Amino acid sequence: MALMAPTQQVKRRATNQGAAVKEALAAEDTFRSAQDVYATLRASGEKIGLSTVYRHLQIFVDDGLADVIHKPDGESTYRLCGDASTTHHHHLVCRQCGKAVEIEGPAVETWADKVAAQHGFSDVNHTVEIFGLCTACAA
Amino acid sequence: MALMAPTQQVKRRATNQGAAVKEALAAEDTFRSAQDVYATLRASGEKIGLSTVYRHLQIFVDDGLADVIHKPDGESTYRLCGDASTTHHHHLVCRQCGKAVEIEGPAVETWADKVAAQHGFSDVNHTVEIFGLCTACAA
DNA sequence: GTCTTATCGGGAATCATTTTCATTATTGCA
DNA sequence: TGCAATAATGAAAATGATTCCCGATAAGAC
Repeated sequence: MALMAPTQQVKRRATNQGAAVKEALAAEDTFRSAQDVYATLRASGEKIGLSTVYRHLQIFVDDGLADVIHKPDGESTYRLCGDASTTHHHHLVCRQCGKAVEIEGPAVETWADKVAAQHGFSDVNHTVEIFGLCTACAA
Repeated sequence: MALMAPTQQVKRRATNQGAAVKEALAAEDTFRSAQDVYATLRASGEKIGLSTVYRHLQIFVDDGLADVIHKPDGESTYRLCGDASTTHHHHLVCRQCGKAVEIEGPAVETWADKVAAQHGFSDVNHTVEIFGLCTACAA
C-alpha cells in the first residue's frame, strides 16, 4: 500500500518488445490505450503480443516513466512523462484526440493536503485532470 | 457534447426497483459500485435485476442526482449528491471503504479554467478527487 | 377495467484487461 | 565463447464489469 514510492528500478531485461512499446509511446504526446498501441505496433510490422504491450505499459507506470488516465468509458490510457524524478504534475487533455499538456498547480497540491487533513484522512493522494478540446479538434 | 446541462427531468415512471436503488444509495454516504448495490438489494430480498440497477444508476447520473467516480481498477461507483441544483463540488474519498465527503474548491475551478484557456482548450471540464484513508479505515 | 408502452430482468454478447503456461531469448558466469 | 538459469513472450483461455436483446410485466391514462 506504500504510495509515492520513488524510483527503485528492479532488474529488468532489455527486449525488442519493451523498446518498441516505449518508442510507440514516445512518438506521440498523447495518452494512448494499450489496444491502440498494440494496433499501431502490429500495423508497423512489429512482432509483439497484446499481453506484452499491457505488461510494458504497466512497468512504465510502476517505474514512474508513464502516467495513466482512466477514461470515463473505463479504458486506461498511457503517456510517457519524463523519468521518476520529474515533478508531480497533472494534465490538460483533449478529450477528442488525447493530446496532453503537462501542467502544474502547486496551490492545488497544498489545498488537497489541507482538506484531507481537516477531515482526518491519511495516506492522501489525488487526481486532477482537465479535459477539453484542443484548438485542432475544436474545428 | 453539451456539458453542465441542468435538470431536464424526462417523464419517468415510478417503480419499486427505481425506488429501491435510490434507497440503497441513500442509505450510505459512500460511493458504491453497481455490483455492490445489486448484491445488497438481492441480499435484502429485493426482486431486481442487475441490468435494472445499472439502468437506474445511469439515470441518476443523467438527472444530476448522483455523482460517479471511476476507480483506478475501472469500476464505476455512484453516490447520491443532492439534486441537480447543488453546487459543483468534488470529493474526498476513502479508498478503502468508499466513504466520501463533499468538498469545494473555488480556487481550483478558476485555476482549471484559466490553464485551459491559456492553452487554447475549449469546452472545458475537470475532475478532481482526493483519495485517502478515513480515520476508521486507518486502523 | 383495459390499453399503451415504459420498464423489467435473465441471459447472451462485448470488451478491456489479466492469467496461464509452454516456448524463446537475455544475462550472468564458467 | 558457450551454457545454464530464468525473465520475457504471446496465443489462447479466463475474468469481470457493463451493455444489449427481447419477451414478459406493470405503471399511468382514459
